[in-house]
Amino acid sequence: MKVRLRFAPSPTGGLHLGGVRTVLYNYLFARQNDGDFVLRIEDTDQSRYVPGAEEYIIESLRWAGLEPDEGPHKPGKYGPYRQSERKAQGLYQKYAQQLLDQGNAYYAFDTPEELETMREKFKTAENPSPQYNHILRHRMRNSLHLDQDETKRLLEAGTPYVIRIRMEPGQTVQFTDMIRGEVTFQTDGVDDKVLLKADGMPTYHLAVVVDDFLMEISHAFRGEEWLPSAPVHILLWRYLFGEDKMPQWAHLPLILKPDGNGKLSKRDGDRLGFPVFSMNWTDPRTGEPATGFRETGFLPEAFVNLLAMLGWNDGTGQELFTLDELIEKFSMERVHKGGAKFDFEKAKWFNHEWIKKLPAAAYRHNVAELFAAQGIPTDDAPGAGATHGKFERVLELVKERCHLLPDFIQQAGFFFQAPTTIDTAAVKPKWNDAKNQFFAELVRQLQLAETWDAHTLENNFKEMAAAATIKPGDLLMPLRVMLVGGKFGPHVFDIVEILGREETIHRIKSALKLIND
RNA sequence: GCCGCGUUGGUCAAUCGGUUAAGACGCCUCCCUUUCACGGAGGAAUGAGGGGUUCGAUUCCCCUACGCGGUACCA
Repeated sequence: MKVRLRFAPSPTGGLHLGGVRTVLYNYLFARQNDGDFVLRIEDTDQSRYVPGAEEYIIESLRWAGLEPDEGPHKPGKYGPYRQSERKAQGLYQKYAQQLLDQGNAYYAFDTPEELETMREKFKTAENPSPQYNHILRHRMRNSLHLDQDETKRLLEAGTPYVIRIRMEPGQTVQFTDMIRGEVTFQTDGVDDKVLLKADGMPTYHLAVVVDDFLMEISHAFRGEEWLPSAPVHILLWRYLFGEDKMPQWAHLPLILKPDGNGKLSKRDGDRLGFPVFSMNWTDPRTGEPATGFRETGFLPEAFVNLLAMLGWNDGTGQELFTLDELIEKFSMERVHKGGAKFDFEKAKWFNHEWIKKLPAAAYRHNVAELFAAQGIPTDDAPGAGATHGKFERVLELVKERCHLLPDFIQQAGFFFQAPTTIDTAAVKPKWNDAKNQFFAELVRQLQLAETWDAHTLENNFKEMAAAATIKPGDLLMPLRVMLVGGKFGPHVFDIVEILGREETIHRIKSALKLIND
């Protein structure tokens, strides 16, 4: 049987990094086993529909390099890939009816208000959240309690109803989780979950089982928050298709907030100053913005790499992996059971490593866009074939000091635009007439220099310093500040070389004016 | 409350009964570097608690504690 996995998000907003990691593990397992990776949109809750969210998810996966083989944007033979469209074909209704016929499900006519009343009425200190289950269902308005004629009358009168699973008490439901091993539940503790809502839409519980069956899903990986409802899904498989056809389950550990405990949420990111979503996302209804890893300046290679390591490792201590290496080495057996706290510092370290590792050509267009947004001119025109242009050379020169893509603005911007302010405070205290004369002489020498490369430029500079009996060290920092505006940047003479004669002289002259002011 | 799942340094984590309990991030010290960074050397820092099983438990079992997840006509 072919290996087929699916990622089934609900299009309700930005894609959380935990979601991307679920995608990643799905993707890796599928690729590793020559299987298919399917994107299925779980839009069964019309009240939560958010325009643009589906496109956002698809774009996020594209950016991360985790492209599905099938999905709403890439129809295959198991379509449609949106549950709202599948519902329109009557797919779920049919199976709900089968459950009804078999006695595994029943009609329930309780209104939301009645349910609320029930919960209030039976709430005790012992049991703060009463369930609609084998104990209480006979006190509610459903086809198990009402007599046949009454049920028939209500149905014919068009009374709104839901279909609930009939949980048989006293049973043990067991399954093998790929990560956790044997997991056991007693049906007594599971309530009669709604399978088909009053609007005719299936709930997740029915939809996931029916769709996994119809789409021939062989392995179902999902977040740990789904573990408590696993018995419902297993029973549904048993009633509908047979447990032998059921996919293998794996419940992934959660990604936790860095401080304290609990699931990492967008709120935590806002509070602590780091992204939680894959890309920027603005809620179309509230207008509330959220930043993404992409826009924060993460490379997709780094994003995928750091996500992979949040809950898995290959046991060798290796931490840097390409997607291909991950496909080769990933194994569900080595996925952890416990959740991992997200550490943004470590995330930045991964990105730094990837910025260093990849040739600047891999991300120069992204950086060029950042520069353009700052109004800094570069020689990097999109589509320009200048692979060894100044821009790329500069990026190579400074990349080891950039953790995030926007760091290039500070580290490389001065190569293309003279600093607007100069840190004169860094040189003024030790400034004197001898230095003034030295730099005046330096300008003259630079004008005459026959060769313009970092090495000879540096040697000449040092000879001049010796002649002027000034320690080179006392001259290097002023030169640096004149050229870049502050105490940062790569080796000074690499800067001089790239800046060129005209620009170097120009910057020294104008800086001299400011310093002597 | 009930059900389920977890628990090795501040964080990510290796170990599949016997180790001086790896490695990485971060932090600190030093070297390199006449800035920063990279690179290199070193340092501080870990098995929640209690019972078993065993010649021997971080590792296997039980209990407790703690944490998390679920307990919706949301996924």
